Amino acid sequence: MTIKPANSQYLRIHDALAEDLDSGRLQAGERFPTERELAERFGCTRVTLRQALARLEAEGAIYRGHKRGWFVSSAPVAYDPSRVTSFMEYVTAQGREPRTEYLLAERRQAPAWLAVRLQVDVGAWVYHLERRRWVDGRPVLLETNILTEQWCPGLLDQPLGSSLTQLLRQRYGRVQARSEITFKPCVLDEIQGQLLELAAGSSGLMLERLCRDAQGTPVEYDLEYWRPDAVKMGFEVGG
Amino acid sequence: MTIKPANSQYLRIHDALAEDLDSGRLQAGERFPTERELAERFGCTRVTLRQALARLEAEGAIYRGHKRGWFVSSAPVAYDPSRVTSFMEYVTAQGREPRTEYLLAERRQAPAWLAVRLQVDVGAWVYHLERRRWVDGRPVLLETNILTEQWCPGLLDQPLGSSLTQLLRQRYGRVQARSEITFKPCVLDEIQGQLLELAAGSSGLMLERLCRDAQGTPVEYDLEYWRPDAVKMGFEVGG
DNA sequence: AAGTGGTCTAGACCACTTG
DNA sequence: AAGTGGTCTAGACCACTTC
Repeated sequence: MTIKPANSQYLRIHDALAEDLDSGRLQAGERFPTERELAERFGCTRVTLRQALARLEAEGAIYRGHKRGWFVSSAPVAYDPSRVTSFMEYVTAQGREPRTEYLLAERRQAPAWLAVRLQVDVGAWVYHLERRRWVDGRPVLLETNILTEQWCPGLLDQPLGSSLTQLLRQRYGRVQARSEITFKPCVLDEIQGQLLELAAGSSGLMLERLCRDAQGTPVEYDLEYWRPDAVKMGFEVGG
Repeated sequence: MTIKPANSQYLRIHDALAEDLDSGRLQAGERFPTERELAERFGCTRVTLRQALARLEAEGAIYRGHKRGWFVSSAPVAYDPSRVTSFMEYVTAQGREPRTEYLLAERRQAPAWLAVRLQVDVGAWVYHLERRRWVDGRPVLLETNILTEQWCPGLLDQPLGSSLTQLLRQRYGRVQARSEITFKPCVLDEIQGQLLELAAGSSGLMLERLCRDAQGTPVEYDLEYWRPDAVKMGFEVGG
């Protein structure tokens, strides 16, 4: 088993651009030159140039705005999915500016796939919330929260402007006891891409969470889609 | 904000192939027809065909063997990074067949970046282990374990054939108390690609772990590179 | 030896964003 | 209105795998 040198043109272009990023010649948030311009600079076709860009994108160094060009990624936000602190809290704590936007807040009946997870009957009432969350003026996260009505009756009559975590704690005295989390890389579809200002087909990070109360009864099911360049997932175990 | 229909040719090809996979017309582990064959079937060029394949790959549905073609992914192994059970144990528990291969087992001096993490002096002695791990005859994980000599003196004189977790527990009476874990999508380089039988530049999942003893002293630093299609990461919180 | 995937060229058209 | 990224064509050569 020998390792080949691997010296393709697109890798050399990739490395050259990566060095521009490392050296700070290209700043976070800054727009790249156009593809045609870069292709000319490196003396290659756009196809080859885009191979190099795709690799930088996969590494999280750059991202694309749909039909708007390529941009330099900024520092990721640290996120600990095991904590119950709210998005607003932990983003602020890192000196960044969070914003939350409600896309949807409805009372719905649970379809089969959800009923299985929440251990309720098909058709049971649940609250379905969809939010888009921002850091420093850029959308980074699509979050869906589905809560059983029994857990927080009349939720939609409450003011949803502030933190959901706080609302549950203060108005309902509700604190989650345990949760199961899984995650995996995913591909963002057209809608998700538009909401996160990414090209459809970009890769993302999907996180699924099932929360239980003190008795072990499932009370909330969450689904999160993150911009992969915007977050650094980490958590602590034991203690 | 309106959502476009997005009806490009490569997406239609992607969907057609995805249906072949879902329906079971293509079985796990099976090799795809050649790119030229598929391109002819769909009446497109190889460039377009490869766009569709790249998307299926990003979704984890298929993977490529370097210069050997495209293959159907098989069911992922569930992995809980917060548990201290060994690879051999949890893979076996899922009815799959694990195998571990040592790539390297050395006594080394800590370079600066590692000394910072392990809170030791630069040049302090550590044990550096590199292993490749398999499930059902396919390589799925590259694992690096770096342990301080103080934590397990004479480690390399022990039989490394069986589980490292067990060895530490039984021979040294060592159990890790806390650990900090971070992970992110990554791009596999040439060497990693070859070892995991993937094309260089494929995406992977990187996991970093810093383990501490009961006093909070760092004792082990791990780095894991997973085939993204081979693993389903998940863990439990609270309790 | 034949065929494969990996890489690359030199164009092209379109829908969309930007000025 | 001009320019951009997104998509696509129709070829090509090479190193490698497979037979």
